[in-house]
Amino acid sequence: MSTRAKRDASLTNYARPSVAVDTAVLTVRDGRLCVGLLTDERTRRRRLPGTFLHEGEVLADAVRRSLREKAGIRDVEPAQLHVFDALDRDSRGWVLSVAHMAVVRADALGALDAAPIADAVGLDFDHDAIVRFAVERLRLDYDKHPDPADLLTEPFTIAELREVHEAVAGALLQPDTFRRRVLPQLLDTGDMQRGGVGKPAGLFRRA
Amino acid sequence: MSTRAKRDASLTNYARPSVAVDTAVLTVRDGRLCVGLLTDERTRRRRLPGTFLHEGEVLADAVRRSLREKAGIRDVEPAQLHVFDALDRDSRGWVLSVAHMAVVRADALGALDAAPIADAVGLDFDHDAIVRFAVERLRLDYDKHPDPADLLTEPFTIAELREVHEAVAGALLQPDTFRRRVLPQLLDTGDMQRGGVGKPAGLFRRA
DNA sequence: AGAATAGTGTCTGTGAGACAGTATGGT
DNA sequence: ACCATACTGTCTCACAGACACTATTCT
Repeated sequence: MSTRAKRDASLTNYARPSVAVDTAVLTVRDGRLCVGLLTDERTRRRRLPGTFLHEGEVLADAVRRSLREKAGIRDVEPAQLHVFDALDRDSRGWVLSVAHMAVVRADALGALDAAPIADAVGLDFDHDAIVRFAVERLRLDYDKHPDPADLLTEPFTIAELREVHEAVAGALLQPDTFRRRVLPQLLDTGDMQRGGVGKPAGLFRRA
Repeated sequence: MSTRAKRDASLTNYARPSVAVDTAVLTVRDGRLCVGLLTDERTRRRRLPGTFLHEGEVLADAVRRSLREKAGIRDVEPAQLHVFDALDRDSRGWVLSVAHMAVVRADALGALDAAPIADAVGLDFDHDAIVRFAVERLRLDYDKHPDPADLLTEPFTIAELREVHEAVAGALLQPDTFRRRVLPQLLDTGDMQRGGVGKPAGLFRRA
């Protein structure tokens, strides 16, 4: 028996939990931060999209597969949040869930129902906690960078950027303070937005 | 067949990776931030203490068990950092590693060898990355709170607290600025440290 | 001209950073 | 008296927050 085969055999002694991924898909719709939910036809209970990890698959790919198959969502960059490991979290057995977050534009939620963050409570499993983790992470991200999740199409105005930040933060922001804070982190295209009412706004890109 | 049994059976269809925990045990020794390492007798390679998750065990308990059995360390509060899931990260097979951090006082490292952070490179598996995650997390923690990991015995002076922060940050801090920053987060005991040279320092507790 | 929105001038408060001074113990 | 350490006064700088003002377009 080769050393490699011996080592492989030694691993079989260890218990193997099922490993799942569950993903809070966040977006901004109508000025509000929303999360994408699935509703079970039988139980009417709401939950986040998820799946079991397949053999030879990394977590981020399992997240992408679950979003593609269950909601038709493509081209996301999942971010890992936390492992939920309570022994009784899934009545089907011993299942670890690796919570993830993904951020998409409002028109890319696919088959998921958008629920404003405040309404996304009472979800199945420990999915309420996953949503809280995701929102906290997204707020930290947007505190540091202008648009880390690419929610805006370039070029954009500072007012458009501010509306995204207001949705993420769940609060109104001072236009002048916000402008001064993000301006050093943006590239000025020199172009102006045309066609609207009022003074035309400058158009910017991510730095 | 009961619904419960049906569901249990359905879980058996899914691949189950082995799940391990690996823990960066951090401490401050001689004014430097150190991590506790094990050295493999055969290969002389250094690594973090870890173990495989046992059936019916939660991750934090697996971390506690591994530290108790491999190093004699007790009474730690593990913090979860990240799941490492590269398919080729462990030559023995498909193993997910849930990286953790634990912080202990300098005299509580047990059988682990303390290596200053800067020297803890070239470790086995992806343990270099785990150390980086742990150091980053600890620095964020100490930026926000005076002594979140209980490294000091109460009561303590502000100079003692500053020395811990300097070790964690890996940089010298201005005594006056540091004092003013942490003072509102501490409880003044009213007592003074006696016996040393110079003006006696005030003694404080965590708020 | 007036409405609407973009952008700026400026004041205030807060807090980090730094330097120099004062305070209070030991030897 | 002197040293060592603790603590404070104070200046500067940067930046958030807020208010009022100016600027530029469309109708």
